[in-house]
Amino acid sequence: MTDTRRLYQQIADQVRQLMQNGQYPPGARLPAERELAQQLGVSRPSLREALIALEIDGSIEIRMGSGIYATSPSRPLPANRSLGESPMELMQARAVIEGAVIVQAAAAVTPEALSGLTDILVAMRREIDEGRKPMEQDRQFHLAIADCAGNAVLGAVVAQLFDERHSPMSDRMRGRFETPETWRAALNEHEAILACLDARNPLGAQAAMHAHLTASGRRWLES
Amino acid sequence: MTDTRRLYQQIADQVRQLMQNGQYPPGARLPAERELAQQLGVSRPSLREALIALEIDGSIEIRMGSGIYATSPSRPLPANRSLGESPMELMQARAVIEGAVIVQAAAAVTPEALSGLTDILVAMRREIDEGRKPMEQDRQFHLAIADCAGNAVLGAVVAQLFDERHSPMSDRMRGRFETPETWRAALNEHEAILACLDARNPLGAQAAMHAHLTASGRRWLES
DNA sequence: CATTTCATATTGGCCTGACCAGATGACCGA
DNA sequence: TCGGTCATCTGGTCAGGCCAATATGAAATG
Repeated sequence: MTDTRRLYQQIADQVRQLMQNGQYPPGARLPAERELAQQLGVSRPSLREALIALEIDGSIEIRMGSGIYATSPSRPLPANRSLGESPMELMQARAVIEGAVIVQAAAAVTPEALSGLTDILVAMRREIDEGRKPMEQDRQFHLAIADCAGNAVLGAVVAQLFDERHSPMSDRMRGRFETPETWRAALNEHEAILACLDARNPLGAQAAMHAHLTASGRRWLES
Repeated sequence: MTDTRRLYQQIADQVRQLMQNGQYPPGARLPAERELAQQLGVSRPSLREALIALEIDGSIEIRMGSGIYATSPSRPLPANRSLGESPMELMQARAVIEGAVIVQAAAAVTPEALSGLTDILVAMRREIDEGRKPMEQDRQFHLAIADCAGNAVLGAVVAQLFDERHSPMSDRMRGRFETPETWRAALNEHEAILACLDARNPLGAQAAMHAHLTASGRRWLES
């Protein structure tokens, strides 16, 4: 049956399949625009429209002068699920909720959990050093702390708020791209949080989480 | 400062602002591509890239041969979203989150808000006296407190957790129906919360909310 | 031999102009 | 008054061009 979808949607699916079947694993560079358009038998403007769709859904990263890079397969976006319109209120809500959650976590954290958090930060540092964006480790860190609280519902709420902050749509439409410097700052803040958890200091951990989310909000909203 | 974002992102924001400031309300047809491109001083391919982004995020609907139509900014929440399976964890999560939220609310509550909360409890008592279940007033009470915190995202999370606790499925699967006695107990607990808010006592309000949610969890889970 | 600098090639970004296909509205004839 | 036809408007896709950023390699210098 004829595919009645927009051409850019068809091209985007074709490119997604190239990445998902291993031809271009995460981190790999795709062929240049002109070559890819030729391979797929479409025009360059049509390919560019597809690449925009893929950029928005987080499947690729485009670097001018360098190329198009496959990224980790993104989680399917909840269909326009939104907890609110205000990014500032989102960050404030995260501060209130994750600040309360970390107090629970600090009371219940185990040596195994601390070790796991350390591993996440080691992996985060490695990603930054290699010039990549440690988006997954950032998420893991916040969720691992919520897991320490021993409550799956709290974990789900924290994940939901994190994903709201970090949806591909939210990041790219705001045009704010994290840099290695901002990731290093985030890593430092994560290490301060871990130090307080390690010291069994719930109020210190809460203050460090508040400081981290305040700074994160500033990095997100200010250009 | 120069806008370093992609041109399509800038154009998409401009179009979004046209729709949000009432110039093109939901359902209205936007100018044709060629005219819009001319108005915004960009090329048609660049405008089309922006329109793709807007189409993906649901802000517009494109009909070939007919035009570009503004849509409602957000679609309804997906039904039956669940944060987790454990009712005990749900109640604990509510205690953590609503306990943190009420501290914010206590710091910001106004005489008008206190009066509104009183009205809700008056209506709640009337419903109980007439043998009905004050489900709506219960919900209003929790959400009104969250509203006092002045953060729509917190309000959305509190609403979500409340609805999770009180979903028809949740009530029926547990076979637990509230009685006038349990509703009177809930009303007394609500009044204790309001008294602490009235006295500008954040920690007292938090403790009263914890007590209320603990008791509510017991009423819900124990047969 | 290592480092730095510069030129060139490759890359994405944005544009102009053209043609194709679907939808809509006006007009004409029955 | 209604149905059909045609012109015009709309979006869809394409070819080709030029600009700017980045990467790479060669040559020069220390």
